[in-house]
Amino acid sequence: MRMNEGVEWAVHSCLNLAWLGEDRAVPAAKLAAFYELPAAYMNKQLQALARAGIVTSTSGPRGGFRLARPPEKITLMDVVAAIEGSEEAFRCTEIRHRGGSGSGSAVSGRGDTPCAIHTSMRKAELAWRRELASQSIADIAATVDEHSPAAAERVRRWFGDTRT
Amino acid sequence: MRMNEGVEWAVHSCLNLAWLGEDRAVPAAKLAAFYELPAAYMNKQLQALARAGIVTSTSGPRGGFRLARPPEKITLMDVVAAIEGSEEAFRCTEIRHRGGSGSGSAVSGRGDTPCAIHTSMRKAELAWRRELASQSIADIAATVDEHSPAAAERVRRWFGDTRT
DNA sequence: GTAGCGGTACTCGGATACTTCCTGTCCGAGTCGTACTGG
DNA sequence: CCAGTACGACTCGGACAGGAAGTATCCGAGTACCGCTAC
Repeated sequence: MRMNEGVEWAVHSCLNLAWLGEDRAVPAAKLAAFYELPAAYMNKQLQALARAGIVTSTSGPRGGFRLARPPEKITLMDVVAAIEGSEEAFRCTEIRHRGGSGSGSAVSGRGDTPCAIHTSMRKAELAWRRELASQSIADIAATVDEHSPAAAERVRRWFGDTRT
Repeated sequence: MRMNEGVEWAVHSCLNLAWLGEDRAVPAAKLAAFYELPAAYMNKQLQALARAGIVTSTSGPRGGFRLARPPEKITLMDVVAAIEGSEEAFRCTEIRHRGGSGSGSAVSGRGDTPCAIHTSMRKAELAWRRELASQSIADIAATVDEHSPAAAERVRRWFGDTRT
């Protein structure tokens, strides 16, 4: 069960966009260059964020991406859902209703009762989602500022530079 | 982020093994036939459970798999870890240390400070793991017995039958 | 000098290859039960 | 009748294909800026 690598890129980019403010747009190529990542693939991740309404995109010169709303309103759950999709990791295929097991193997006598395994898995996954939803981009930015106060300024300086 | 389908099979099989008791071994082919699943692939999942010490395997006639310990001692976390592996879903590749970002982009000034994103992701994942670890096979079996008391007996009857 | 216009460069967005992992299958090694043979 | 032995069948275990999803890339559509030209 591996999470897409793009999630890491997306969260980092959201942090950078948060530090740069919402008054300027940053091209995908620049966000990628900051970490020496493939620009086209970074663009793909940002497109997913745009589709999810987390960032807004503008074309043409001086275009790029910027946060669609304040960092306090963007949770990790939002970003993960944008890249990974909203479906559950555990997919209950209802095998209990197949085969010689008749209609009741591990969980139910009739089709009505929910699959106990599915319920347990969902419970765990909800705990995960709840934890992700409780942390915003602003929270992470605050943590970083606390541990290394120069980080935000360093980002602003690097992106302020016109080279590459 | 999709979980392996084998997890569902493994948990269902653990439930069945729990109902059948630990005094008899059940072949992979029979566990698979119960749900009309491919026997060889089911065998693969059971092998993983065996490597993790959740079930024990015996070869030859009358052989098969049985639970290695009481269902109360087997958690969902154990099963998921056996099939999926123990590594985290979110893989921090430390992109913050690459590229023009120098050595401190989103998280740290030096290599010492932990990646804040990684920390947040891990926190969520730990919540997930904790929830999985809190539920045992016995718990699920109890839930099923509550909702459809006939399930256990039906399983015992089907597996007791020599056909297929 | 100013307004209008065309060209150019830049950006996103989706369509297209390549790699990795999950899914599914196959065959060989080992083991137990059984039947046969000999005493 | 009983013990020993050889055979056969059954099961796990790991090695081997096929397919879906993630990863990476490229090219076209659209847009804003800039310079030029005409008034």
